[in-house]
Amino acid sequence: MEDLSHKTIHKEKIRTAIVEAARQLLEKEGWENVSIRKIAERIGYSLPMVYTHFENKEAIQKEFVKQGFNLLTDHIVTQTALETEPAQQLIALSAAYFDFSFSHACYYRLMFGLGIPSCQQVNEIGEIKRFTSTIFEVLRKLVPAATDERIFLKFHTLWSVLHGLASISMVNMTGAADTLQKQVLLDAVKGFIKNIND
Amino acid sequence: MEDLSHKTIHKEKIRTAIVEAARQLLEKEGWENVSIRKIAERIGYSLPMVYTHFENKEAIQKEFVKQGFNLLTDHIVTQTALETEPAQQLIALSAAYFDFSFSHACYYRLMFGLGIPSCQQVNEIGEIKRFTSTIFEVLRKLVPAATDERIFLKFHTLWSVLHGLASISMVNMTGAADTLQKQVLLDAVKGFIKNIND
DNA sequence: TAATTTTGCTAACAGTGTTAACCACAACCA
DNA sequence: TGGTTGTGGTTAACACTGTTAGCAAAATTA
Repeated sequence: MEDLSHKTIHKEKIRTAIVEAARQLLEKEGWENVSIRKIAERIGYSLPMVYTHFENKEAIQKEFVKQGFNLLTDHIVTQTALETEPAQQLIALSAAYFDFSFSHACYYRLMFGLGIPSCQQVNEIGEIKRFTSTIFEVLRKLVPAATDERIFLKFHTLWSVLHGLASISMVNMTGAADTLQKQVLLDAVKGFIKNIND
Repeated sequence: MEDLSHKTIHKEKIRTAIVEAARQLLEKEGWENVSIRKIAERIGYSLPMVYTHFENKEAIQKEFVKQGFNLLTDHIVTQTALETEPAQQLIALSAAYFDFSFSHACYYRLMFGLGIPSCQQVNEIGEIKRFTSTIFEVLRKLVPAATDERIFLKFHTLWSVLHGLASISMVNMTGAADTLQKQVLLDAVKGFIKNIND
């Protein structure tokens, strides 16, 4: 039993080493330049060792999607908690989302990369549900009387606005447009709040 | 002279054959499954022939980004022209944008694929300018008194909303959520219009 | 000690983007 | 006409990629 524990601990160590190596590569050169060989070299094992811990490269990506959503949700939770007024909370939430998309751009790209078949994955990843229900709660406080269906609609709209702004900003990166982007963010979110009851 | 014309015509023929072959592959299997070898095979020439017409694979992608923006802008222009009232034009514009993102999903993915380094490209592609100024004009009619700077802000916001909705819909593709998505679109755009003067 | 499982490796397959070296053929010049 | 120069097009290779089959050595069990 104790021995088995040793084994599993060792296994777990390698697994986290793989993830850590992949994370370093991801942040240094982007996902398209992360290769199984580079990971193997970095953890000091041979290539197939990686495959004993992850079925394929997509499985590693999935790991980062999970991590990413957890990081994002955590960030949103802490930032939202700093405000008390629901509308202000929503603004804080939006700012946090936007913030994350920049400070963890490589995560964000992986989470929403349209080129990658995230389509199927999404429905089966619990971490995303935590994210959505976090936003749900904030919206619920803002419109307590609304039906779930309505809140879902509003949630969908808000997420679209936030993601759209984040990704357009990423593509359009003129570098100095920081203040403009924050203006756009405020503009959009305030519009959203103003219209929350229609 | 005539001979030279023949030559250039031949060259042009091959070039368009390459683009057409790539387009077929793109729509059948997605960009990640488009390979230079497959293109070469499809046009009946050897592999390096492709490289005499396109510097690398990214150059072919760029071609599609241009094509995509032209298709999108054309679609927007024709759909917008069907309305006379500015606010209705904006709604038609938005619907057209959303429509395009679905009917030409593979183009759209290529145009905004975050995983691909579109970042640098954007600033040097004239086709995008046509797109932005088309939207500008519609917004201009809606708020004739506004400054260019303000319209730019509003344009940015609108684009974010549209792109966000389009890409979230793509990732979240439950298949049947079509009516919901159109609701979200209307919800967001109407909110946008309502707030256009703030 | 002998048998067996586990652990990790080397080597290969099939595919990718990209490029260097070459070949045959047409056009030009002597 | 014979030799040279360009050019359209090729084959073959390089350096990668994800992924897997097969094998050797080490550790565990009987």
